[in-house]
Amino acid sequence: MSEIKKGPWKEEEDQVLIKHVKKYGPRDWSSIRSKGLLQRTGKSCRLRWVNKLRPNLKNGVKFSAEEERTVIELQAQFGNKWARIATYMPGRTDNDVKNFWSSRQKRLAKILRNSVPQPSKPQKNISKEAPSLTKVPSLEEPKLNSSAEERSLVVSQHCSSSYTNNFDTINIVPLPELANSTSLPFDEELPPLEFTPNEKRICIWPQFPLPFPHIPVQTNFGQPLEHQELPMKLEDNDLLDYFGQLSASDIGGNVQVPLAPSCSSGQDQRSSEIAVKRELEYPLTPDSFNDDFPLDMFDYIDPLQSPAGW
DNA sequence: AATTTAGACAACCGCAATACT
DNA sequence: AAGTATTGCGGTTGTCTAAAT
Repeated sequence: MSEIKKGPWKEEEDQVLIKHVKKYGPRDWSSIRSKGLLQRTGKSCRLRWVNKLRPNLKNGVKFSAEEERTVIELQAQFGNKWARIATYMPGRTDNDVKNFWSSRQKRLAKILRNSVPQPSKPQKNISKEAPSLTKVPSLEEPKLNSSAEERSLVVSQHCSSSYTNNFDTINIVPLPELANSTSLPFDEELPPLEFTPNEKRICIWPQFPLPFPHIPVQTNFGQPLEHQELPMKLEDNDLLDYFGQLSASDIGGNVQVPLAPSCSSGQDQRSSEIAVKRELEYPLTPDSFNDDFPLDMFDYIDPLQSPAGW
């Protein structure tokens, strides 16, 4: 038996594969090798076809702002079901979506890392240290007043993603499970979100480990928000913009798409898909996540106390 | 100009589901 | 019904290239 070839595909191999698909359709992948046409596994052939050779693929085309918004919303809806998400995105494969999301997460992580003030340096300086997920920066508790900026800062330190639709007021849902964490372990599986359909609520959830300790959110009244909701006016567009979501000005007052449980099944799931599809038919203006973040976006965070002092 | 770094993309691997015998 | 093959999916790793140092 001849050796199985791996690695990048050559043009000649692509042509053989295309010819095979034209003749037999996109199936019988294993027969390509058994017939001696290619020294590739059936699996490899299928993958090549699905991801690169299939017609109508948007190869080499960057994700548009609209596509970005779609991925973000569908990911919030379905989780890492890339194949499913890809079905909503003509010309995109599950691999495309997966890679896009992965890059986005890395980018976010980097931005958030860089936003942590280094105690020994002026805050404008961006640390060049290798990121350490176990090292918790020395932070002091934020002093909050009623300004939207300060509230948004606290929120942004807790989250990498949010999902929202038509509303005037956001309810921040705190994460009690993480309340006592000083760092978030990489492998920790987070519990599923619970949504109440049609509820006007923004759900904020870390989708990758953040190099921040959990910071008890304080109201003006000095009460921790561990188990209460902080009503928040959506005048702070940036809050959502930073995380690739819709801003208040984009949302307007007429479109309402009910949120559905992220891990629902059966009819609930179908209705949530319908809801997403409906929204996609009447898209809201996206704020492209690719818009560069100002690197000093968190520079004016008040230093926070170290978790030991809490 | 050489080297390093980061981002984007391509491909592989393991596992699960499904189809086929 | 059981075993095997095929297909599909998601996570991970590898490769290439452009930008930064």
